[in-house]
Amino acid sequence: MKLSTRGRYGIHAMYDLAKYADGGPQSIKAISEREGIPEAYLEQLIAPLKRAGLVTSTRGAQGGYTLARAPEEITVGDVLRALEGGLSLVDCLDEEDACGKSCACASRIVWMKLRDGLNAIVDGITLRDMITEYERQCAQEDKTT
Amino acid sequence: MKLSTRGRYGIHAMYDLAKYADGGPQSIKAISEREGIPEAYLEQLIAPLKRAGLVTSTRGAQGGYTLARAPEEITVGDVLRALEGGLSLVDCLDEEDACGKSCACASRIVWMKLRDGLNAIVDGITLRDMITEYERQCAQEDKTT
DNA sequence: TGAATTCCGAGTTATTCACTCATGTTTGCC
DNA sequence: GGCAAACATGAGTGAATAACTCGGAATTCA
Repeated sequence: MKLSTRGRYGIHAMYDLAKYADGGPQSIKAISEREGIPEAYLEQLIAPLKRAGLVTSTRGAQGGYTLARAPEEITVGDVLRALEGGLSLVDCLDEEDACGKSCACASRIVWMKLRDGLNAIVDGITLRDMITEYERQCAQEDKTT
Repeated sequence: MKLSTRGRYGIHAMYDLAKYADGGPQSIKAISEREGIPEAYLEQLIAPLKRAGLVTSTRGAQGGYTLARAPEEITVGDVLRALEGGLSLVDCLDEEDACGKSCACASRIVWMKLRDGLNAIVDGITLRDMITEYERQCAQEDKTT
């Protein structure tokens, strides 16, 4: 019931890209150093994000990655679904007929409620929200210097 | 991001106990056969449920397990928390200071919202709800015989 | 041209999951 | 009393998955 590092690192990386959205393409190296993500591993995580159309890449020297849309138009759900592959907590919702009969299982109702509820939550948080809420809650620490 | 079999089997088992709540103690063997759970494994899963005070056991011949409370007073959340050990999707919420600074992480806000939202969902579903909703949605299948 | 960077696929290691097994203890029933 | 049906517990195991690593090719800028 834990999120894998894929999801966690993914959110961190996307948040990082959101913060540096105006600074031109950000290299894997820069992101991984700032966020403390193993460089070679981050490379693997960003591929699905690109496939999902959440980031765009520019190759070659001075290249890197940029958000494909504005931070307010990318949700935490977009990122997690790209990396974790669907937020259903149980396989029997994705596969057809994974456990015999479709309606013959009372638990199914529970899993569906969980899935829908989870999706609603993560789709309600954008990268922009993360930035603004973080500043609102923790800004005093930066100001006291 | 998947629920483990512990959680899934646990819900099945508890739902089973709720259905047979008036039939005296149910043995591991009976539950495992009805729900398709490996007998020796179920034994391991029911231990934490007992520790959490959700079921009571009677030893010896003709013994077994019974719900400790009425089905309407046991939530899916109770069961999942007992078996999955806390529904936070990320360790940094449980441990103190798992990632350095507590407030220095914008993702933390996300994880907290997820945890709280998830808990609200699972605590809103009781075993009784499972029974009644299942009957409401799937009863016609039984009636057409 | 050469350095910086993305891209791609395969390989590796450590951990966790999903069980099994062996053994002991308690209790009802004949 | 004694046997069989249950719970109780802790250790062990095989397979799967997670979390990386590595090597090398393709691309682009200066």
